[in-house]
Amino acid sequence: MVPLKRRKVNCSVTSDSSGDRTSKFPGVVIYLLERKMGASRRAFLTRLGRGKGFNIEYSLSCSITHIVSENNSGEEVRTWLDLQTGGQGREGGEGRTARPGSVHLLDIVWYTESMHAGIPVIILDRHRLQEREKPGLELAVVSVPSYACQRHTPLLHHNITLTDALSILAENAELGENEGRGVAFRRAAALLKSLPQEVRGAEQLRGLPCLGEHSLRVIKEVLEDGVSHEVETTTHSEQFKAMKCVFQALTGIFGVGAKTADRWFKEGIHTPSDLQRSGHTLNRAQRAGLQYYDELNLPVTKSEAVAIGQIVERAVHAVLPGAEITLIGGFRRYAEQFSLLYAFRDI
DNA sequence: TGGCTTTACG
DNA sequence: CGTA
DNA sequence: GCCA
Repeated sequence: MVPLKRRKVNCSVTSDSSGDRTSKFPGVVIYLLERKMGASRRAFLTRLGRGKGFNIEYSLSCSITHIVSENNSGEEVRTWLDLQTGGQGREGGEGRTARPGSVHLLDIVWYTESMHAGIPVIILDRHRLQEREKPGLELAVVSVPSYACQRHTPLLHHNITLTDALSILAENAELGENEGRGVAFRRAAALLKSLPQEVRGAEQLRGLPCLGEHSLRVIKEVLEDGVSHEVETTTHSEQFKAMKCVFQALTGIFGVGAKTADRWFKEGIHTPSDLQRSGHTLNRAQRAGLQYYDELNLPVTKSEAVAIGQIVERAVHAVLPGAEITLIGGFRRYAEQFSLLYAFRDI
């Protein structure tokens, strides 16, 4: 059962392991975990600590009392530690090489605070690496696939209030010609749409991609107060309301996109009627778009789709008798709105 | 600090 | 620059 | 704004 060769942690070294340095704090032997910290930062922090009289070891031994790490979870450090001690840490009993139970797994915060104080500060909960992120009870910490293409983005999801808030900020950024910001808020909203459940606390979202300081702040506010101050301000801003309204009206004209709408808005053209009066030179698509503005903004119903399909079918049969025409497309996009796609297959 | 989904076509 |  |  027990492997013959097992990596061992050297337990023979004790007081001499720190060389000539004298420790001002004999009960505290620190090991700085290089993983994710980096060698140069570790060296820097070691020099800093030793300069202040701390005993800092460079190799793992059973004399270590404090393991300090940066950007690692408790689980990660525990796994790493088990690997170093040949799995003995999981066996329990008195044979534990590194005595995991007695070693403090600490965050770099404890170290920096101790450096600042000049002595090892009392270990508080916030200094410890949490080995179990709130087991079972309380709030489940959600996780998402790292690739966006692996995530679902359903129309109906579990965090409508949050995505509504973020979408307002996205819209505002886009209207202010800040496309990048808009993309960021849209991505944050899309991530929330992919979650399998309703989010109850912003803590559940720690570490998720696309959610930075700003988005998390907004989410937190909405969860706690029902609204976000920034979102409320934006929603009721006259500037925002006007821009949104004009943008909608102008891009609603077939042949008019964001660029043209922005240009016209600056020229004082705010409605299709303004456009009519202005005598602007329009391209072919825009002329049609203006002429049939109302009709083109009506959804295409299924009965219309079917009717048009029949017309197409008759025309096709005149050329290719026996051809099979199938109406396909985005039938599930929105109620009573249809995309028209006709697939032709060789016969 | 740059880049932000991608392609095809009018 | 517009549509999809 | 978020990320590499």
